[in-house]
Amino acid sequence: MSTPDTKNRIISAAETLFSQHGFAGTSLRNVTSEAGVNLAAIHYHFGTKDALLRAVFTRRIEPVNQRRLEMLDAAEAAAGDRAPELEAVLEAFLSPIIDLKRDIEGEGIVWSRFIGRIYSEPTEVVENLMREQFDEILQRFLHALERCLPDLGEAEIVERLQFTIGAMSHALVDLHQRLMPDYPSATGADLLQHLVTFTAAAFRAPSAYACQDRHPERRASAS
Amino acid sequence: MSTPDTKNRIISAAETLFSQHGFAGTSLRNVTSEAGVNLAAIHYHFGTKDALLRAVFTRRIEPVNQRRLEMLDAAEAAAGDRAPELEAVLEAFLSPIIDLKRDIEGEGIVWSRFIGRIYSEPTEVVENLMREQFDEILQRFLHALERCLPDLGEAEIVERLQFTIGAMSHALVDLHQRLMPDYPSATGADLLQHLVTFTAAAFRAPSAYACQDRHPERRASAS
DNA sequence: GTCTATAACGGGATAGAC
DNA sequence: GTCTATCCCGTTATAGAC
Repeated sequence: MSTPDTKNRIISAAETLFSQHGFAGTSLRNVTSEAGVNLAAIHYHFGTKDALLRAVFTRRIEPVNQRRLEMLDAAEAAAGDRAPELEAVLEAFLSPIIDLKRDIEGEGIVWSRFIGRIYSEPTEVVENLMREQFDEILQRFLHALERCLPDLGEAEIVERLQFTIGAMSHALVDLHQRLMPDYPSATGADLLQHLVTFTAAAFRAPSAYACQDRHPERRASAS
Repeated sequence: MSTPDTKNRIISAAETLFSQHGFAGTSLRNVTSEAGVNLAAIHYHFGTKDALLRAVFTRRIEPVNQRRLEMLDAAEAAAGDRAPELEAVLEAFLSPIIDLKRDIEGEGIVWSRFIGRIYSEPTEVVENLMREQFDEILQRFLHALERCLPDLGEAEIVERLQFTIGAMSHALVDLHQRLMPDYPSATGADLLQHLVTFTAAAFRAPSAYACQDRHPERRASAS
């Protein structure tokens, strides 16, 4: 404990750089510069680069997932015996991760870019991390969504949840902001509300599995 | 023209590797192995690694964007003076890029992973590529969507289009498949139809900008 | 726990023969 | 247009002093 927590300084620096340049695009030497520590310190505290990634990821995701489950519990409790409100379930899933952007002042933008990136880096390390951290979450939310949407099959709910995750992670990366600076992108509570509105309406769309043919008029010429 | 198109073999090999390991995670030497060519051949044909990325990206995206505009033209023509059908506009945007997965047999899966990755790698090169290739597309589709959805402001349409792009690119990366192998993910025409159903319903949600307070009942205790 | 020094290797880029 | 050989730098990881 001589310096004020070298380990956390390293994690924060890595978080910043991973979010900006990706995992493969960041060298440990970049991290040492950013953190103001020595190269060997990283190996002492983490051992390998992969382990550092794990530390960066879990430090943030664990409280997020805990909060997700709390909010889901609350939504289910509020509904009593009935199915929970769809908006409340989606908010339980989306809110904790979006809130980070505001809660951790300064580092929020960094983290959200990082998490967005993670979702599209199918490295083996990342894959294992995701499985470890999301299995329980996914099962719990899947079950809740099935109760909200009795007309949809499980497979379709899984698919729509994936679309939701995609919209969320893309919003977190916020490439949009850099491509179209003239349209400022919403953040925090606004972003959450917009995402919930968007995805709730989408989840409530009639099953696309049931009616395979969206264009019956095209068959008019036949038979 | 001695070997059957060294240049294209290099591009294809790079596409495969970029999609699997990302841009920073792929070395030119990896590309030479995969393509069965020499290291110097890459520098001869492309000059730099960045230029190779440009070549990989544009080879596929240019036909996609051309087809997008064709389909949008068709949708607008079919509607005459009226606003084009929302589903048709979304299909024009999503279909060409999803079709690649089927059209380029074998390489389709590779490409879709690549494009999904691109969307979350805010490298400077990638950013410039996106701007070059998407500016016209975005303007055209924005205009069409504004006609479809007169109750939504421009900023909100931009935001919802970003959510759509996120859902699409995440579906293309298909991390889902690797995390939850027990729920097979839809592809090709099925994926397209599901995405169109999902996003069309979402676009038609009432404006989230207008009604900031989604929980009026919470104010019941007051006043 | 933190440093310096270095091992052992792979990276992109280039020169020049053919 | 394609090769070999090489430059020079950055990479992760480790050994060992303090």
